[in-house]
Amino acid sequence: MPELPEVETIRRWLQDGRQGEGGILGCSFTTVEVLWERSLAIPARDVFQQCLAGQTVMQIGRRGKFLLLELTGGWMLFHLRMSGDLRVESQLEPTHPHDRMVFNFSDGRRLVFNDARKFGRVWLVEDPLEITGNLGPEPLDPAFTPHWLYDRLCTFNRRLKPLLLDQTFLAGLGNIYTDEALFHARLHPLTLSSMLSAADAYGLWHAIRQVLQEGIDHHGASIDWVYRGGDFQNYFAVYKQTGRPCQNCGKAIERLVVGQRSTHFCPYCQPVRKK
DNA sequence: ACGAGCGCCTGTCGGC
DNA sequence: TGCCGACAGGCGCTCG
Repeated sequence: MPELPEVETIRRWLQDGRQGEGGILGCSFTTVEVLWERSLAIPARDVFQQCLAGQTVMQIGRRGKFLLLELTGGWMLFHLRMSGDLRVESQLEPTHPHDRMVFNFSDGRRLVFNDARKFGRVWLVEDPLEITGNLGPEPLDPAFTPHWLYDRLCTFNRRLKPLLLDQTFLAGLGNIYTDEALFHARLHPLTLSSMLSAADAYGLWHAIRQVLQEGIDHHGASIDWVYRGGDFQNYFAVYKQTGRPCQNCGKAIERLVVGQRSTHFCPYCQPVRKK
């Protein structure tokens, strides 16, 4: 579900807090409840609960769509997948439907992992690279350059949409931001990566960073019942805009299915590139 | 190398 | 009203 901007938004409020509520830096775990067994990837439940007790949250990071909590001895990783969410609240609050894990803190608050569709996962590991080691670069990192992108696009002969969704190619893009980035770069989602010119690659590089930064600036997108306060959904150019006029040319936005994913684009502004 | 299909899950929405 | 299929922000797996 959440893509890079949504995960980054959650990371920031876990770190800094929001609406007068403090973040969770420096908080120590007392007990942990695992309400849905399969939400826990590794280790086994009893080891997980024993290891976490007494540990303190030192740093909160993000790698692609993974949320990383650095603890006194180890790392806890969250992947929210389609419907996962995290909230911080008093232990006196009533629990919600679909709460899958509850992490109680010694200060009377708790961190709750809620996940209706049960696709999300939690890991407790010594080294986060065990889980995130095969991810591609961070799109907002200086190491992600137009030259790197052009080089890698030429290496493959894949359709742009599935390639950009491939987390080992680039970490953090999901269905929404991929469609938005391709629109702003004026590239058709079915264009083969090896067909792009250096100028195309530069435009794509810029569009990817722009849509992700705008998403973060808007605190992510809130869709359907997964509401986190972000409002980037009001600024979608193509995602879920099928039939509505393109903001550039006025022609109707179209939808097609690529790699079993809903894909939205302007057929006029995003022609397939041929060499 | 690459892509299609499927499994994992629950909830919502539109059509009949 | 009730049922039923399509669809949903993701990803790992097998198979061809």
